[in-house]
Amino acid sequence: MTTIKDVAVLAGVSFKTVSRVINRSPHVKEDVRQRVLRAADALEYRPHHHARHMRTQRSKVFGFLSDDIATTPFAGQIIQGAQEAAFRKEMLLLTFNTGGNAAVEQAAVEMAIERGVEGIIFATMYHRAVQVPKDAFRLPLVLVDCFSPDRSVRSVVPDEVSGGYSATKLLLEKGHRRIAMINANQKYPAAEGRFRGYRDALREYRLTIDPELVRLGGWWQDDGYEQTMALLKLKQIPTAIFCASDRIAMGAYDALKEQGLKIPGDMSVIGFDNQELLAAHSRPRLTTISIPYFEMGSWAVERLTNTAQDSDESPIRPVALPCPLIARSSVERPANRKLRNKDSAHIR
Amino acid sequence: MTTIKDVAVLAGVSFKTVSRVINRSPHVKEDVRQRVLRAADALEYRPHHHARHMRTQRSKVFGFLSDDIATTPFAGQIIQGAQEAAFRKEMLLLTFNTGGNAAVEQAAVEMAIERGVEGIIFATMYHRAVQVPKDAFRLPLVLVDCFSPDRSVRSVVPDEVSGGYSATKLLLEKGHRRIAMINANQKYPAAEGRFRGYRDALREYRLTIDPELVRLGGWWQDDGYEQTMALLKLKQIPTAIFCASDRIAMGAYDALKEQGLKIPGDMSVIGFDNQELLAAHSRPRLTTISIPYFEMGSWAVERLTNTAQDSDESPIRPVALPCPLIARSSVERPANRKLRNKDSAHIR
DNA sequence: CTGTTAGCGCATTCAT
DNA sequence: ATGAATGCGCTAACAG
Repeated sequence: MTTIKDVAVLAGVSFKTVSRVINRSPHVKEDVRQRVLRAADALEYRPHHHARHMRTQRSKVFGFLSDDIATTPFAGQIIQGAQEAAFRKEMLLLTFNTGGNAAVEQAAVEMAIERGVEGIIFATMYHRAVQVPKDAFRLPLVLVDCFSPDRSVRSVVPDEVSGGYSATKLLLEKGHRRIAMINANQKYPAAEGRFRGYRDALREYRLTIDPELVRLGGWWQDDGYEQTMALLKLKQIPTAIFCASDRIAMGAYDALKEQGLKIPGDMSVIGFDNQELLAAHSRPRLTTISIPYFEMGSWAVERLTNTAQDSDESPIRPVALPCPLIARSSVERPANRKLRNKDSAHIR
Repeated sequence: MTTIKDVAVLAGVSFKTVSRVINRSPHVKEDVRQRVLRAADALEYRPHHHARHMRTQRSKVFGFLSDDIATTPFAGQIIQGAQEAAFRKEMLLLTFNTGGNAAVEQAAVEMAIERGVEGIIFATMYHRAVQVPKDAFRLPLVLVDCFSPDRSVRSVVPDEVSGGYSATKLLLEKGHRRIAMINANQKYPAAEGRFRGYRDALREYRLTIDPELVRLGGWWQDDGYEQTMALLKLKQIPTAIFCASDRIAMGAYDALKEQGLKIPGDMSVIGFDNQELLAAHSRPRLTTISIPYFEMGSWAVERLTNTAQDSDESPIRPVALPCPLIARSSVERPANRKLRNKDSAHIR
């Protein structure tokens, strides 16, 4: 291990001068500075960050706790967003995967604090309410893709409502009037918000919601398949389906194709999530709504590095980041206007 | 910030005694120990890890560099495996996402070293050769899902060959004899290894490879679709397809269904990767080969915490971890034996 | 069993 | 503009 003292000896100055050079103090003569720099280079000197931390009380590290990064493809984007934002500020991320286990979460927070992290980012893999380990409150804290029920913690979430609104609005603008929504159980903030967006858009067009057209179930392909099948048995089938997830949309694809319907010719489909693996590689490519995971990650870091913004407002409202529309090939104007009328063709 | 000195004052002992208690030294009287513990508890004392690190020279942190964790659903599993293994040893992971950029990689290694990491894990998101940033060699180093071309670094990779072998063998055991393989370009170690497994299994059954049945392309759904279509135009179509990725298999599904073929009734399909999102939720569920990402992650940490195993062997052979078969519903014995003969039904 | 002294690598006084 | 002393919180040696 080579220290500033070694560099000082080689450069023929006191070790304090080396310290000044390292910390870019302006009070060092240029030639001395060069000499020190060359010595440091020759010795492959690296500052010892922990020693520095002891003096400055700044560890330049954030703790990043997530409940489950393995089973979901989303997590990585949050981490990457946070990571890149941190890197720009010369900060690092200490990551913890808690598996949603409260005891592990508590232990993780303690380990993070022992390491002197300057703040904690707590991220979940789907939008939900969380119970934050109490020790975490001792530090600057930001929640990502989740919120505390009592609104006592700063948090950033996707704007589900405007996402649902954009999706439905697109369908409306294309000329669809009979639009189904396959949603998950409304106990999820995501499902609830996306539905409100759907409702708002329909209202704007002075359309009433047909309860037959709103299907509730789970988030997965199977749910999409089943609900689409049910939709196709209706007397008057819709011309477009807004699916609350890309997975649901994939199930809808299967059902539609199986019944010989063309997408988007016979039925337009729009998803939600913009899961690369599904949406960007399906036949046809799925038009969908993107969730700003990356942006939420970087927002969290920005917010943590900028405590100046902190105020005493209470309760703290979660910040909702926009969910942009990703236009691909599964939405088109309704082909046969007859289909929208009461003498529509029955399937099967 | 409360230190051991504060605790010492409250407990009425010297601060060194507190240090002993914290470090579980056996040379402390029980009642004193209790007193110290209670004082520490009352003060919510937390050891300052970096201060400790300065004395012990042990940071209890590993650096985890990965090229791209956002765009792939696999990464998380490696991190989680590494993370959990580290946690068990009271170690933490400092994660870096380099985007595959060499300059960033270099910077990340330097930052990790400055933080005194005790070792570096370098993971890639698909099996390939890598150029390791040279400073990384200064520390214990393990490569995950990649290897250095000159075999100078310890590494762990999936056993692609045995994976390809298991997949093909399953098909063979079910009675298939005309088995196609849709593979990616053989410049990828994964593609090359999986093909060798395919070849080995066929050889074992004294079957020769029909070049018509081996299709090369990319890893994606579109590739699977195209190649399957080509396969279906053959005079003698196969009864089963081994796809080098689940994504390819999904494309094959689309093509097969579009042509009115039932899976697995008319055609058995087996994938590779075991991507939850695809394989576990397709219709029918996809039988596939799992890649031991989680295991590779924990293996890396185990290896790093156990330098005793280090020897001077050179070159170092990458350790290949097994790829288990995940049986689901897309493989069956061939229904119509006639299909395997030369007067097979032509599609279209 | 317990306390004292020293020093890890660095930065912050305060000198010069 | 540069240097000497001091201490961040902790543990390793050595005393007692």
